[in-house]
Amino acid sequence: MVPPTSATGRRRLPPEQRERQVLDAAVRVFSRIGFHDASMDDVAEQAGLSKPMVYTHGGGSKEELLRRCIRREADRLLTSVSLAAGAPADAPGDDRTTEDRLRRGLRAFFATLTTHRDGWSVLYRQARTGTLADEVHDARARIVDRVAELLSAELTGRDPATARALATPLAAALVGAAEGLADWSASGGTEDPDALAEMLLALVWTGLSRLRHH
Amino acid sequence: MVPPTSATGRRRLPPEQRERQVLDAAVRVFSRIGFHDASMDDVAEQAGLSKPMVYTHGGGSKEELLRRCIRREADRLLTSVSLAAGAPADAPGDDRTTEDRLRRGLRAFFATLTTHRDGWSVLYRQARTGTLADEVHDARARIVDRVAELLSAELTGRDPATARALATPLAAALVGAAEGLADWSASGGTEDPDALAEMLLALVWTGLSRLRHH
Amino acid sequence: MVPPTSATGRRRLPPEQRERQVLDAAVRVFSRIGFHDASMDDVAEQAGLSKPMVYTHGGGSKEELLRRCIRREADRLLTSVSLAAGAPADAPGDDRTTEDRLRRGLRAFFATLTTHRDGWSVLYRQARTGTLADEVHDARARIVDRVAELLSAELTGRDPATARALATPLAAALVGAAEGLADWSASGGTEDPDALAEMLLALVWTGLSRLRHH
Amino acid sequence: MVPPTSATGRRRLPPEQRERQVLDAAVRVFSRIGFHDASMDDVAEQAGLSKPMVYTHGGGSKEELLRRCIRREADRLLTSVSLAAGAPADAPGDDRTTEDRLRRGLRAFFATLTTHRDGWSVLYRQARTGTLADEVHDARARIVDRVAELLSAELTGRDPATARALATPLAAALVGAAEGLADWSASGGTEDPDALAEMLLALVWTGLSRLRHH
DNA sequence: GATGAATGAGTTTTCATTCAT
DNA sequence: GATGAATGAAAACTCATTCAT
Repeated sequence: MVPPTSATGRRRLPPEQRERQVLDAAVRVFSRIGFHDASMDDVAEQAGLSKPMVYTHGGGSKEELLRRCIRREADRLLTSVSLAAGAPADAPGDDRTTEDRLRRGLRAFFATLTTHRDGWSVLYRQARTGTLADEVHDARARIVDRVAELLSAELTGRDPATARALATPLAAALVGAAEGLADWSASGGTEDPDALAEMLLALVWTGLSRLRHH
Repeated sequence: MVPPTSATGRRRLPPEQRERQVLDAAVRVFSRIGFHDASMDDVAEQAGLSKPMVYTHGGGSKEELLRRCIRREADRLLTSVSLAAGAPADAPGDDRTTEDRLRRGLRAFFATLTTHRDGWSVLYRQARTGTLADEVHDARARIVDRVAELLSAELTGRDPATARALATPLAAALVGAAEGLADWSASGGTEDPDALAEMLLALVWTGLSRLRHH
Repeated sequence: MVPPTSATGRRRLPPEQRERQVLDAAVRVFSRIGFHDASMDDVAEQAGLSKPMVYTHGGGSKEELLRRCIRREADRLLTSVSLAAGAPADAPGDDRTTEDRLRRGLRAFFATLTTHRDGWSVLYRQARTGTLADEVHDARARIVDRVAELLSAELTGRDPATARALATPLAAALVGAAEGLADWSASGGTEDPDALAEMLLALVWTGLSRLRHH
Repeated sequence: MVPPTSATGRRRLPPEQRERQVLDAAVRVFSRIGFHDASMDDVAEQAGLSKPMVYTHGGGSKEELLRRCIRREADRLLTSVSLAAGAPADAPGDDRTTEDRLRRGLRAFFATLTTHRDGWSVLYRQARTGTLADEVHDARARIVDRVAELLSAELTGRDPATARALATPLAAALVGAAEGLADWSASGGTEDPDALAEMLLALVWTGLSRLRHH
């Protein structure tokens, strides 16, 4: 019943699978060799496909291929964090504390980084100059924004406008700190997402709480 | 005494000045156009030199040139932070608190970023994958180490080994947070180094203090 | 009796119609985009067929497809001119003068060019170097030969061998002149075939007549 | 005294010679293989140079290279014909008849074609579709214009405006006829420029003269 | 018979790097 | 020591052509 080609994994796949195949290979190659140093041949070889397939299913150009990689990985990370932290607006029955939300969000963050190290590398370690800088910048900004939203909830002692204005740099610092920890984790530190999350919380939570009351 | 070329400002400079001239141009060009998109012609033109001169005084290859740029800028940053924070070992007469040292260090960090934006860009925004990943990684590690040293002094409630083991990820997080803030600063946030330093201290200082006593 | 595909207008046409469909599309596309710049996809799209169909009914290769285009268009032109000029051998009851034959031939020539501009373009404006040069050369030679035959009849004052030897370059010149006029016509000159024919006759007829008697 | 490399003909030539070297090779290759079928490697090999040299001295792209070829060859042909036919305006002491001017012009035309067959091929046999169509068209238009100018002088029986309006298509036809003859010449006919010129004059001169008086 | 999907082979173009002067 | 001129090597991208369905 299964077509005989399923064995080789080559011919006649539905487009979505092909695109995924191509993006997976691209993320991996770009992460390992670096976007500029990697050639489309490298990507094709990693995907087990011919170069034209990479072009057909990868957006038509190397740059567009990277763009799609960045978007996919950023979406993955953002979705993971958002789901774990809970709905942005405090739903009626949702009585979790901000600390708890933050904890869960950070755990998801570190868990995703650990699971998809290549994707993270594409997001954070590629050249942030040139045409693609904006793409990376936007992807990171979306994450920072989501975190800022979370932090705003904690800064209730202040008026909303001030809270938000303060939340953004704090979120930027927090995300940066998470990245720094992730780097340390990748260089030999623990890979346990929970431990990493606790470490970061221990560092910043008191400070955040204090900022509530000015 | 003055070399005869002072008239044109060009010919027959001592090698060190030549190297500086080349590195300055390279940092600028790499920062603006990006390492991979920039050509050696671009560097030569920016330096006002011929290409062979760039090769002679820039290390002999494009990659080595970038390596030297990274090292110089990392040194600049590390030196600046170190000087501001004070001697690593508590000198007898030095009774400044750790908080004060950290504050001064952070101010120097943000001040240097602001003053030498191109250098910072070369350090943090260039490809951190590929052949040069190690170089960047090492440069950042040196900074993280220096900060860890600083933090160790605060974790006096613990035995030295534990203190140091704890200090490294905290330092990684702290440096990451500083980078995140710097990004935010570059994207429209305040550029005042003191304000940035205070913001970061407010976020982490209480947490750090608490970690002292377990 | 009507093939069942008349409903869609597509499927299951007799091979000849398919070939015509393919050649029509090819002539159009090659003429507009140029043989080399046009892709087989372009031809297939213009024909409303899939690419394999173009290969099946178009001769199996792009080059052969062009060859067939050239042949068909050359035949069309030659047939049109021949029919208008009359039977090559002076048929008994045919007492039209050579001038009249030439006039009718030229009118047919210009009329065909105007009506089938794409075909003419394929014949005269495509690369006349490379592998296909011979094909174009042959196609033109056939036309020149037919004209030479016509002119021979006028050079009756000379012995047949001389007449024919003289007729060929004259025919070549005449055909070239017609092409030159056609170019002018296409670039803004009149498109009236009769006017173009008269213009050309006015230019060359006296000369041709004179050549009759040495 | 002569630099030792003059023996190989390779290194350190002045730019003009290099450009000529490149154009010569390009004209030859484009003429023989055809513009589209020829690769830049072919041109480089023919020139005995590396490909980058072809790009440096050939305008930076294949298309620009062809453009320059076309321009050079068109200039060569136009200059040759113009010089032979004499100054366009009848200079006071210039009492040559129009027929004489035309004869000399045609001789020069055929002589140049014969001498620079490759250049002629590039001018007349390359694809006249695509981006380069205009370039070829313009080159030919300049020649047709020059001939029209010549013919205008003969149509003195008519008012100047009419004369010029009539002269252009006649010139187009005449140039076309010359090209047709040249084709015939290249396919086995005589290569004697004088003979070719006389043949063409015999064909058209009476007609031209008659057009003078309506 | 008809086609969507797949690829091998090639082309233009760009640089990092090095001589000959 | 300094440079203009030269090149080897590679990389993105395209397309005629053919299977597997």
